[in-house]
Amino acid sequence: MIQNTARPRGRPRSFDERDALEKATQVFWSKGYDGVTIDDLVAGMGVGRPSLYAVFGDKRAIFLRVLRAYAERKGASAAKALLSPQSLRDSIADFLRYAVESATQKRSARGCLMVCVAPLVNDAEVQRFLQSTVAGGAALVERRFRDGISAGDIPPDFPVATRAIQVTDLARGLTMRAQIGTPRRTLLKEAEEAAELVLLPRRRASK
Amino acid sequence: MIQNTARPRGRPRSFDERDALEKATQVFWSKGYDGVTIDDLVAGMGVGRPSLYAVFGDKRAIFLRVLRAYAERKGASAAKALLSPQSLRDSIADFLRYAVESATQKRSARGCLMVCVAPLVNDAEVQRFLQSTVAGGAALVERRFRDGISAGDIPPDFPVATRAIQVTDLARGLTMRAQIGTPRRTLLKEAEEAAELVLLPRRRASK
DNA sequence: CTAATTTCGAACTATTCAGTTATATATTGT
DNA sequence: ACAATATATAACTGAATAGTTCGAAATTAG
Repeated sequence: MIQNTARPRGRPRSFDERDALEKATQVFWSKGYDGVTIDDLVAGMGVGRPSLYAVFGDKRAIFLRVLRAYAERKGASAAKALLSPQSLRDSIADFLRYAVESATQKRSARGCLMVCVAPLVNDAEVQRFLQSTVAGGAALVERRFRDGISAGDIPPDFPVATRAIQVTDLARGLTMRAQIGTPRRTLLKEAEEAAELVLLPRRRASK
Repeated sequence: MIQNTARPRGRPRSFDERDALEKATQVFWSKGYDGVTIDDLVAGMGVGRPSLYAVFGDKRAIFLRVLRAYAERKGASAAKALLSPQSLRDSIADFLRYAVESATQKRSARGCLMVCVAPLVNDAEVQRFLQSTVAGGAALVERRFRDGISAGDIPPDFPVATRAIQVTDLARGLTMRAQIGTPRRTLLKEAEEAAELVLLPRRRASK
């Protein structure tokens, strides 16, 4: 019962669709969007040109699929870091540390597809997708802050929405500096300092 | 005495070098680096192809000149916002507001050359330049914080270096969201909230 | 084994682009 | 006016690129 869908009729494909998309991610990551040619994708994905067009479409379509798959993976990891059972402070610090770690792991592909590559793509659909992803990230952090209020880790008047946006902005700042070569160790330290910053209680209304 | 340098010999140029570079800035800003062709620059700068190569060099050379001029202008504006005589809080808020305003002024060229375009350029010299610019920005903010300590606006143990980096990271986060279309009004509000955040006093060592 | 179906590999086409060259034009110096 | 110099205009060249076409290869259905 391992193949409930009968094998299709003609010659079988010589590539795996998911695997090819994964490889395409690396290609876009290391060369940017405009810098990638179809030949780069053909070489990097291990898919012949005609098959590539037939199965995936043109460069823009491939990039959109890559971006969606990437966002899903990254979002899941971020959610895991954020929502696993631990102190609020560790959650936020993990979230920021994860951003740094994933942005510094490969020398040939620093940064983040969604932070460093996609914003430059001049395409309405890509832009819409980014907006919703950015909003989704902030919403996730905000939820964690609210749980923190329930647990008594932060005061009930903690500005959850504002601080959530600030967390994601700080993450983007760290990611961008990862891209231009700031070393991981430095950024990890700063990630912890950022977590400390956003957990500071609001200033008491004085004067 | 308006031309102490005698007019050069041959046919006079039909373009102004500074002006052409300014136009080139717009071209790179709106199309990214890889997205720009020499023809784009010829059209946008109002300089014929051979003159363009003779006077400015190739695309990379033009971009480097554009980037340096842009960084100088922007750095001067940022320094002005930051170091003009006003309260520390207004200084930091102005710095962040300026980042937002300059990143949202043109529909066709949102974001910032140094935040949104240059990091993607795969070039060692560009990267070095960015690193020094990033460091310079943080140093400027740090200096302002130190002045704030002298003036008694913030406590002497205020972590000036850490907070300075955080200010610039937040500015980059705001700029990036400007690029993907977050409205100016929203970002200006968040700039003020960010200024408030980074001025919060350090948590008293408890526990 | 044969026909039908799907993919693969390689070559092809039209376009775009970077950088150069050739010729015409505008200006200074004498 | 004429030589010398520097820029402008337009056309050229070779390379890279996107997308397509066509025959060969691999597989299933009967």
